[in-house]
Amino acid sequence: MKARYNLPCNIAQSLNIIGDRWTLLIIHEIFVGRTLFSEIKNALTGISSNLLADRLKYLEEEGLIKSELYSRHPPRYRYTLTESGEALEHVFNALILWGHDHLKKCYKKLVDAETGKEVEIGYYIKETGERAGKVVPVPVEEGEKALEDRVKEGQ
Amino acid sequence: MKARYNLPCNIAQSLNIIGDRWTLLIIHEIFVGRTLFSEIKNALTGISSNLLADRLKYLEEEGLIKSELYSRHPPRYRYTLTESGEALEHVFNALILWGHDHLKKCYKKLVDAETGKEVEIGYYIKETGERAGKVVPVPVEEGEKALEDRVKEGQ
DNA sequence: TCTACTAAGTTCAAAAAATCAACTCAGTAA
DNA sequence: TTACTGAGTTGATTTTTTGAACTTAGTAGA
Repeated sequence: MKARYNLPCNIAQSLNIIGDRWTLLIIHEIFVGRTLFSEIKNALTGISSNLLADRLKYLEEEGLIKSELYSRHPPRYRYTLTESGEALEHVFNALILWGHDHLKKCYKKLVDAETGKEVEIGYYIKETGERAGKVVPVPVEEGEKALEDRVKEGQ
Repeated sequence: MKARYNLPCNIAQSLNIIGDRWTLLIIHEIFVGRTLFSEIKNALTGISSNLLADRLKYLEEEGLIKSELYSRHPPRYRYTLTESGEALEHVFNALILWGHDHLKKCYKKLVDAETGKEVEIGYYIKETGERAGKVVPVPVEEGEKALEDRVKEGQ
């Protein structure tokens, strides 16, 4: 929980938040609708209470989940995802697909909700919605990200 | 390297292979063309030699990378990805995109290689190539995976 | 030839993180 | 009153990771 990658790379920085043991699985359990401490704990065979408590605290600090007090006095929380946590759906799906294609032991495949037909990942141009060909990561220039964020907020 | 998730979930099983500290970053360095031990080590500031050596060994056992001896006597290897390792590209891209949208510190965006326009992740139907709407994970029935694998091999 | 230096590790001690078991605290059920 | 549950906390033990030193074969330079 303290050792972080100090590398100028989105992947490393993302893993600093979601790369600790159990973390992504915890988020995934909340994603599929388990919101109580005990629900999450029971779903994740082998996790210990203290670790789950630590991770939930950290994820809330980082803004991936939020907790809603539904009983004070024994303080009880319901955990749900923020937009930032929900956005990990593509990461889950990428892992599910990779697992389906490359693991011996695999349990799920990914299908279109309407037709039930198997899908794979593709990339689409944000502006036009057209299908992209090859995609590549390129550096974000200094300040460009801040600008984009302002535009998104409609400022 | 020994503690594994024992859960019936593609994500957990995938993380059993690529979820250890440094592992995904190592694969990513090989993915972007660093093939020598020292190249990988230098790119990943903070990793120790023994850990890198352990991870490379494990990833080769698991079939995500292969090593080619280019000098015996001081035995020297060049590491490259197998098809299984290459297939992690979508996972890398999902993380890059999530990082771009949700981290304060972010270094890369993902663009179409031809037009340079920003892209996002979508899903398309394997059979027809059409864009899918909502996608959901569904269980793979007992034996179905084995069948699919046989079909893929053209048997 | 001798010395310095490099690549690709290995070995081992120390530090950090995760697991495990027991405990707390408030409330509920019998 | 006793037992039990949910949501944790505390502390000891075990496992992983880090960090530093060492090895081994080879290369470059003087």
